[in-house]
Amino acid sequence: MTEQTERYDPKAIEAKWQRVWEDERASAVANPESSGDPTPKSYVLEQLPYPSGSLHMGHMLPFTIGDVATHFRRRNGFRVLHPMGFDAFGLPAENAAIRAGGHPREITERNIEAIRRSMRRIGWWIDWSRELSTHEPAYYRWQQWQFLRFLERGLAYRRGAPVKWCPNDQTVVANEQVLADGSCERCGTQVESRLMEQWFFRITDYAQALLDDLETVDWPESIKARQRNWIGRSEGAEVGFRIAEWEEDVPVFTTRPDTLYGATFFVLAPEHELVARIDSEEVREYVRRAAAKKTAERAAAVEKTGVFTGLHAINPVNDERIPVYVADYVLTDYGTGAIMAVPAHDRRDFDFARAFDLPIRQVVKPVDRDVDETEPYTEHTESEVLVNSGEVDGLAAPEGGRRLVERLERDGSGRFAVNFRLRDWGFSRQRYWGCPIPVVYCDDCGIVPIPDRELPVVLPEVDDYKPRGRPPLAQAEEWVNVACPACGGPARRETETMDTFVDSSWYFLRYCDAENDTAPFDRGLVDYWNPVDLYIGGVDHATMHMIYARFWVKVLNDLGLVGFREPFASFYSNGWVTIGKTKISKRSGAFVGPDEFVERYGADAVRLCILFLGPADQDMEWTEEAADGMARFVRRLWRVVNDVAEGAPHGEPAGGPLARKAHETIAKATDDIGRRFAFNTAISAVMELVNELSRDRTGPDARFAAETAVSLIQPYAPHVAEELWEVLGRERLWEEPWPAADPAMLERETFEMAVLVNGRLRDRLVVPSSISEQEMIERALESPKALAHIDGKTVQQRIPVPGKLVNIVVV
RNA sequence: GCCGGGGUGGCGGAACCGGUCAGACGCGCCCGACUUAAAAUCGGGUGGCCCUCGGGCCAUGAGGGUUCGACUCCCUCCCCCGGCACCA
Repeated sequence: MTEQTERYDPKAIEAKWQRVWEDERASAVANPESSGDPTPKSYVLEQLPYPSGSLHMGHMLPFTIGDVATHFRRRNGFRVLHPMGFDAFGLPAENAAIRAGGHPREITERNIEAIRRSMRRIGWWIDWSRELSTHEPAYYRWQQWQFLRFLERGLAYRRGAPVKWCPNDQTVVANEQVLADGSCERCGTQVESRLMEQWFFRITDYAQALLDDLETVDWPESIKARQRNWIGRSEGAEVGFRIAEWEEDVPVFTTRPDTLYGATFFVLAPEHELVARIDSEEVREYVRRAAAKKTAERAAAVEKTGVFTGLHAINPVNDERIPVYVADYVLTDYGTGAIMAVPAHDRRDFDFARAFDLPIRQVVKPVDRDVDETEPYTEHTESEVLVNSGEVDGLAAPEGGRRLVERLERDGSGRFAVNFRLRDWGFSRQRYWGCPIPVVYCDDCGIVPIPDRELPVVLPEVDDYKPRGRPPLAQAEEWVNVACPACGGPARRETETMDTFVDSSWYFLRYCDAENDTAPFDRGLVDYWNPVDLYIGGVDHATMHMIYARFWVKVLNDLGLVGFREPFASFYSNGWVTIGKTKISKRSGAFVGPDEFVERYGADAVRLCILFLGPADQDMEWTEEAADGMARFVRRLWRVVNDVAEGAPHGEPAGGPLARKAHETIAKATDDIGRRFAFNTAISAVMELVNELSRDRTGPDARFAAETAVSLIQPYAPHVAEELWEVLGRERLWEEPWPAADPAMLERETFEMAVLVNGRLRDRLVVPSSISEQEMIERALESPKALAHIDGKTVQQRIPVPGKLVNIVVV
């Protein structure tokens, strides 16, 4: 390091370039001028951040990954959309307002301010001109508009449904406000299940499409698996059992129609609509007790409980009368809420039968042996045959099942059926801080949509955000009482608001046309940018948000509003960064976040560090040692490049080992970023190059190697890269195309050939790349070190691997 | 129970299609240089065991197998993390 070289000052450098880029509006991306624009596009997006207090370490990884991808794609000639916005509605701000006073809007907007400032300070390449926040009327106006389209199609509807009710707060609480033990997040009271009118989106209509189209997206298998789990498709049959005493059919869903002859009793869920009509004090008492139980308690129950109803059901395959029970091991919201019980072949039915001393009739057995009848036998393959099953006796179980359903279809008492675990999306919240649902209730007309021209229905001011048995919006009397848009008579506005998952189901569309005030977006623009080419975020949103958004887009596609059916063509699931417990907590007390690290190490070092910690799709721990190490690398890079700038000659590189190394590094880094998303190894490749460069700072290839290192590190550390680019006498690195490796420079005239004897390395020889396989073997057999291990033995095989090795097999 | 992902030095992790001593890069640690000293920086070392200093042997959760060759493929088992779950 020479005396003239300035000390590396990240703060000054980062501020300098951030100003330059801002002045030039460098990170803004224009929509294409015409549809014929040949520039390829790429849409890079991280999941919409929720503006809690300030930026935290959890944000660092996804946004930095997205940022590297943005720079990389940009410099590879893509028109890259990389926007930002905020998931501004939601409970935390509302709860903070209740707790500490203030308006949720003020709290939220203050947080957004702080986060935006932190994001700018880190230097993420974001098109801020498209910024949105979901709480702005300009945004939610179009959400209300879309809701009305759903409503017209019957895809949004209202019905009674069980909800979580907190008896202390006198309010419905969101599922996410209920802790694992069934208590209210805020007051600790056990929540109850209540039947209330709720708004739903008919997502179950799309269950099959949501499942099928997973095949068309490039997502990690684990995420797809979670969605498949969540959707929970199962094939079977729906079979009607007649209640003998009432002459009324009750359908059940079963995946095992082959066991129909084994049904020895019938069970209704306590919430089944039939149960309420049974005139029995014993049954009523059981239903009351079941309702009082927490869901978790019901699921965890070891002993089966239930009560006989006095009714009997008739099995349609054999007209057998079987007793009907009510038992809470049957769930009300799966299948039909009623089951045929086959204790011989179902663990739960078996347990119930044992407890209530009910008959157990085996109908399925392995072809070649008898089974232990003290346990339920649940196999169901071609090597199981049916017994005690009338006309299907002796058939393979699946085949027999098919025959039985076919017969029931002819009789009209059953059919093949597919059942899903997925349920309709209940999206109404009895809370204040959310998007108003644009309908009114009219005594004469019922539910009436607010006309499009009157949108947005703006969230009114209220004095008290705390729900007191009715949604907070109900307090805004003047706002609530309106004339019915249909008949002009008195009507009341909907006082519930939308789940914030609605807000995040279409924000990526709005970015494409963020200023539009005549429509949610222009179809041409959304069709240009979408689907998102790289969506980045955490696994925690793998089911809820990522299913809802997929559903939303499918509906919009059916409505002709967008021309695609999947929002996220590829998804990268980032790991979570935790902060190590070593020295950090000791030194700096309670909260340590990105701001503090940026202050201490500079944004570039923090960005590099976060990606160098390990593979970006794994969890990792931020430690002070790691950050120190990365700060050291950046300083080293700074020194070495400055030395090169002063001491190395200009002009064409000489093509020596350093130039070769530079080309190899280009190839490696390009592949690592572009194809593998292995950011950690791309950085280590550049480190290797810098290590070599530091040993030869003034040679003929040094300048080329330095330029290469700086150019390759730019997506990670854009500020110092830009400054060093200037030090090297060049300008505007951010506009520089991504370097390309010269294939000729990747080829070597010689290579180091390994000589293995029985698979063990014995020698290494430098041989010409053009060497033939025969020559490779000859050279290997000349190696004294190899011969020492061959001596006295018989050579059995000689295996040459071109460009790599020769393996001599001896015995 | 079903489904998904993992197990490599003191630590984070490399090794991409089965092919050159497995352990890149970094952290930590050790030795040395510079310094009155420290920091910073620079150079060297760093899986284990043995060694006549040439090298040899062992080693990627455990055990088998396929192969000329296995961290990589197959089988069995153990352990860890995550999702779904009285889902009929």
